[in-house]
Amino acid sequence: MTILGKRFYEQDTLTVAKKLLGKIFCKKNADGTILKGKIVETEAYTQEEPACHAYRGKTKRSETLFMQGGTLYVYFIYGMYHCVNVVTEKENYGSAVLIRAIEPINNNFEKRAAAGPAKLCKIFNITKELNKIDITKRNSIIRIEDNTDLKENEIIQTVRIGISNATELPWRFYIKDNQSVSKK
DNA sequence: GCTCGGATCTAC
DNA sequence: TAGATCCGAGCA
Repeated sequence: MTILGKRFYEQDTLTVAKKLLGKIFCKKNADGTILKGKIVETEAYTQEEPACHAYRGKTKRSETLFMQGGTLYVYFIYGMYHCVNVVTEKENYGSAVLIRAIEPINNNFEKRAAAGPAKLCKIFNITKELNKIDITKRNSIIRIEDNTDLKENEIIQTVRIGISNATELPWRFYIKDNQSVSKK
């Protein structure tokens, strides 16, 4: 199984967001077991629009977004939740893809238990300690395995959720008729 | 320094 | 539809 590398993440953010659908998200736990799931929903964020944490330039929080493609960006929100992103494009360009929902493989976790950005962080036990790790390395705690691209007619493209700026941009992607997306 | 709102989720 | 809960970013 091929692990997605720098070349993949360095592509245009919208391309990465779309192509991540159907790919296999993998997390190595402390006990050596590996938890996997299929990515079924994503959102793109770039420094050129105000919903992105990189919009106002580099800060202590947003600096991760300016790192090289294939870096993990984890942030804490609403006083109790975490969200995971994968940094895209070239170093010093602030952009990433938010992973919004993951589907279980072989019923390895409850259906819809990872149907939402904070829920999947809970299931995969992702916290700020994993912020800035390089996920293109074979021994990385988090990796994403390649999988065949979906057909255009299997993908729904629409507006992003839960933001108050740039709400008109259709930068959310999810797999059509999927039972594990956060919202239709 | 201090305040405000947030890429959410669950339950009332 | 509101409340939990806290930290970063901008200064309301």
